[in-house]
Amino acid sequence: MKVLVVDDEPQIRRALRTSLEAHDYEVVTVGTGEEGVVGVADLAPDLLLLDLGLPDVDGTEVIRRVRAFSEVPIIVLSVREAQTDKVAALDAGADDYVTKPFAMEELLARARAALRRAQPDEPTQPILRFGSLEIDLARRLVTREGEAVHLTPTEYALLEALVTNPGKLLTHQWLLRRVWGQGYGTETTYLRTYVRMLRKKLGDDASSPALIITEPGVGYRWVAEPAG
Amino acid sequence: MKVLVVDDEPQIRRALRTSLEAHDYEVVTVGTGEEGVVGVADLAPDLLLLDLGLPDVDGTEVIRRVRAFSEVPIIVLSVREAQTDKVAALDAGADDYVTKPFAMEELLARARAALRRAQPDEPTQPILRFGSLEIDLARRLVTREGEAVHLTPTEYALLEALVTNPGKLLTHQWLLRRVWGQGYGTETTYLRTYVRMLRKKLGDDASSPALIITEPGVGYRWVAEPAG
DNA sequence: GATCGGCGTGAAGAAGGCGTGAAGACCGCG
DNA sequence: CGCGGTCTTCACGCCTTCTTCACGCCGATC
Repeated sequence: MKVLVVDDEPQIRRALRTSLEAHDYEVVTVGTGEEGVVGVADLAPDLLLLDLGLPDVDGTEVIRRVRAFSEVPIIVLSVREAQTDKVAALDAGADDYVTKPFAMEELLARARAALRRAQPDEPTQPILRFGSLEIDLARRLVTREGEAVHLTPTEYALLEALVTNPGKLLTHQWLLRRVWGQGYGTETTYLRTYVRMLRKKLGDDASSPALIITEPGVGYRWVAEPAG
Repeated sequence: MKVLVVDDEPQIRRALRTSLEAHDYEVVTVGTGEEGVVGVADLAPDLLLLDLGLPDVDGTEVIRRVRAFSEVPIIVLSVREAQTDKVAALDAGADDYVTKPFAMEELLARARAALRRAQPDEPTQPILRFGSLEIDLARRLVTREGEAVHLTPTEYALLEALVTNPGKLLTHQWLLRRVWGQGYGTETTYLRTYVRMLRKKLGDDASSPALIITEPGVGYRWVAEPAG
């Protein structure tokens, strides 16, 4: 999650950066409204934290200009407690308004709330289609010609490893480590067994594979692209 | 625009009703959390104003229960200024948090902001049907062939977790954390016991399940779609 | 054309997870 | 203090899943 912080006070910028990065947000900070508007356009952040008291442009004007082209959640940070400022900022298009000094915990919670709301139109992992085969990574569901295909944990882990690297040649060792764990790397009989089960359940033929391609002596490869 | 106000203090209800109706909102007021949850299901309001200090149910619990079936914007009104309360409410699914006493102008602006970004998506059905089984998420009521099915709190929590994620494979750890709390994750015997009770009470068969599907070694899955 | 290594196939034993039944612990309530 | 409901825990068959082995086939190599 990328956050753009717009504030002219360096110590506030630093404090926000520290706290946000500690919670695994990617943080970019700028000091002027002009940079803020351009930053939203260039960086396409997931969240905008905006100080109202900027030296160059009025805060509500920044909100208006951002809203002209972006739906990014905006949380306003301001020392001004006056109702008119809050109303103006919110009506200009801000999503939330927090007065300084603020508790970092609360700001983070409000940021989570704002990001959560913005989620729905975020494209969740699409359903992959290969002919009549459908693989829903989010639901962990595989169907073939409409019928659910039951896969064991190991089978699914192997399928996931293959499907998430389409077209790429995956070596025996790489696959073994990914599916079975770091301690493995030479047990190619495991691979043969489970590749076989996968091909059987997915309706693939080893002699003329349409899904899992054997690369003799090296590894396996999933077909290039989701087709049909 | 329809607004549901949940507050146990009559004078607050009256004040909110007056101000909101002056701004052309349609207002319904109730005094308890239970009525609030049911009201969201029955009235499908565009906005929920919720007091945290209700006599019957804890405020965050009301939020959680509403969020089980509705995406309606929720603005919390509360006398509690503690950060933990704010964080808990926001993380439970609230959209905004306003401390009493509040300025009506600000609340109206926050309401406008909440309504503006609300997704105009289809109202989620509060009553789910699976054959002769009916699950009313708002009233926490489960009926089977017209007969009420009594579920213990834990049983209902597990059912809710499953039903609100149809078709998705929910891992043992995910379910344990959701139903029993953060400290859990390995107690699969709990799951086995309660899944068994649920299947028994809902009339499902473990060997050929129509509702709760076992994914050996991974977790459980509720059937894909409400049918019948 | 013979040898050899790697792969696909089939199958079987071992290990672990699941469903089941039940019993004890805990808790709120009268 | 007793009681009913609920939660937690245990032991026991059964079945899925994992692991392992043997064999035949094919292409590569010499």
